[in-house]
Amino acid sequence: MPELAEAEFFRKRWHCAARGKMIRAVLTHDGAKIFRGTDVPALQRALRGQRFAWSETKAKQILLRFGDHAWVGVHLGMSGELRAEPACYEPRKHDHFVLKIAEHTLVFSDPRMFGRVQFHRGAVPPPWWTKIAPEIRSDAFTLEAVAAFLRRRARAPIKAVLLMQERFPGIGNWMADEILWRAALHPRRLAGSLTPAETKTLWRECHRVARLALDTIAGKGNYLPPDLNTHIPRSWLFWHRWEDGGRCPRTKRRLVREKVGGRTTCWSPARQKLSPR
DNA sequence: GTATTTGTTGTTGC
DNA sequence: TGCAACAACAAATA
Repeated sequence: MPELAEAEFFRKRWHCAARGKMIRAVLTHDGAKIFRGTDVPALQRALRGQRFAWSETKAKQILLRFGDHAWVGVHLGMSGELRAEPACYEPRKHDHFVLKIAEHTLVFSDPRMFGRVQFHRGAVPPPWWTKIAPEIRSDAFTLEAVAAFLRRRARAPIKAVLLMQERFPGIGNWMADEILWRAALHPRRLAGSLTPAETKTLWRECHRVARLALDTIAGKGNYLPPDLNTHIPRSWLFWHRWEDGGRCPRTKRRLVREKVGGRTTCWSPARQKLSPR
């Protein structure tokens, strides 16, 4: 499931349950695809006996620091999740990366294994972390940068462009649909066809949806909602995009679902027109 | 058996 | 070269 807000929600779970605690054991599934390119024995040696010092989320990715020099990157892929189970929890089939502390069992579970765990030793965060594009909620995510990117991707549908992590880090399928719906832009509009006013609206809704998604899904400040998605309002497209016969929360007209840019896309034809207005 | 999935990457072809 | 489209990855679910 994880887009930027879900990644932050899962990070907080581990963070709230285990920050400052000592890692007593590191359990891994040998050869699991999530460890592709990672030296798993080195990872285990580096974490055992260290404290879970600190963590942060950037886009869809999570960075954890153990002790002063051990960094672990987690990408949740399509089906990954982080949980804090009781100390006595026995890892199951899809629990590929498990950390034991005195009070809890920290679990990274991922049935489809599109997710990833990376490891790095050093005084500063690794290149694969620092090279992630500037966050949507940062000053670096400017209208000008978005406009320039749309010009470069002029012949691709705007839906496909919103999924490109190099410029829209953390946006995934449902957030892209939510943004386009709020901006009243048809997902098949070519990126190069947007007027300056439409581009500005798109940019603004990227900011708003990123902020709203983080606040409602991951909670504000140190608050962690008990369950994923429990606070998402019915007024979002989110709840209606998979319903058969679903209706647009604003126009009350039927929603449409079709593949755009290789992904199933939901929009409100009454609100999102193909021809510029 | 078929088709679907909130993601990313490598290949192909224009 | 740059960009766009698509298959592949894996496993569960309808």
